[in-house]
Amino acid sequence: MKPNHFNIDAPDFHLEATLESGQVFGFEKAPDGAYEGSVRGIPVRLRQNGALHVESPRAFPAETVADYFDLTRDLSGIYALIGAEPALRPALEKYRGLRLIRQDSWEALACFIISSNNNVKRIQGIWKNLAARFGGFPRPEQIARSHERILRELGLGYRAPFLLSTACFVAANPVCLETIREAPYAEAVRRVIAFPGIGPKVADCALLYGFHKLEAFPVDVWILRAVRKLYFRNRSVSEKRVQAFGQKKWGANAGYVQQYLFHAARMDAL
DNA sequence: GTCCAGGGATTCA
DNA sequence: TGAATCCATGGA
Repeated sequence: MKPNHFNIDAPDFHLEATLESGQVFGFEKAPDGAYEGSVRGIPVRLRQNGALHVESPRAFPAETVADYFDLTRDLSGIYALIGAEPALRPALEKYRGLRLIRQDSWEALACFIISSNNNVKRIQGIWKNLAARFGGFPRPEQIARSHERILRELGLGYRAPFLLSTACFVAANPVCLETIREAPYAEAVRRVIAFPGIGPKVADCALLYGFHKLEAFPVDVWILRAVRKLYFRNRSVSEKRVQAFGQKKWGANAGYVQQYLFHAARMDAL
């Protein structure tokens, strides 16, 4: 993994927090500390020591990586938003530079169908099984040509038919991903939620990570607990109310605040 | 053995 | 609309 290697200047970037905050599942930390995975289908090895160091067996432009990690976005407004909350300042100090990745739309859609009632470790395992079986994370056509039994063998459990049905639809209607990307948030939610195995939470994850709709505010068990603790005196609150709360409070950047909240909650930093 | 995990679909009031 | 239940799987 070395023919092509280069550095990217990334002063306001936290590679570890970005890759370990549960937004992407195809990266693995090597014994030497480098993260191994793929960016837009290209195998990479990433390391951060000052600059972001990239290794790959293939030659490709540095802009691909910069775009993937959304490195040109100015985060100062988001930092102000998070810093305005005293309870969130520790999270900001620890994880400043955590960025939302511009993932492949299909991969995000598929991964978060797999994520339901599951944990990050297992989702990573299933991602690995799929990539090993199909030679890289499978495109919708590859899954459509596959079979529910295969997906179950790879560990998807009851989610296997959900992913299969969604893959069949996307393979038959490839334009639907573009339509979702171009639609405003509310309409995009309606379209994504129509797929089997996708409810409000998975829809928000897919739209946030795969379609870069930053107003999405996914509410999973961690976010539910954190928001209840910080803003509802630990009272019992529904996911629906917490979702509405987050979107109203943090508006167009709710998804970014959510990412810091989620990572800090899981790292026990709240 | 029980509980939990980046929930959703179904059923029933 | 809203609460209860089931769903595969593996780690704690």
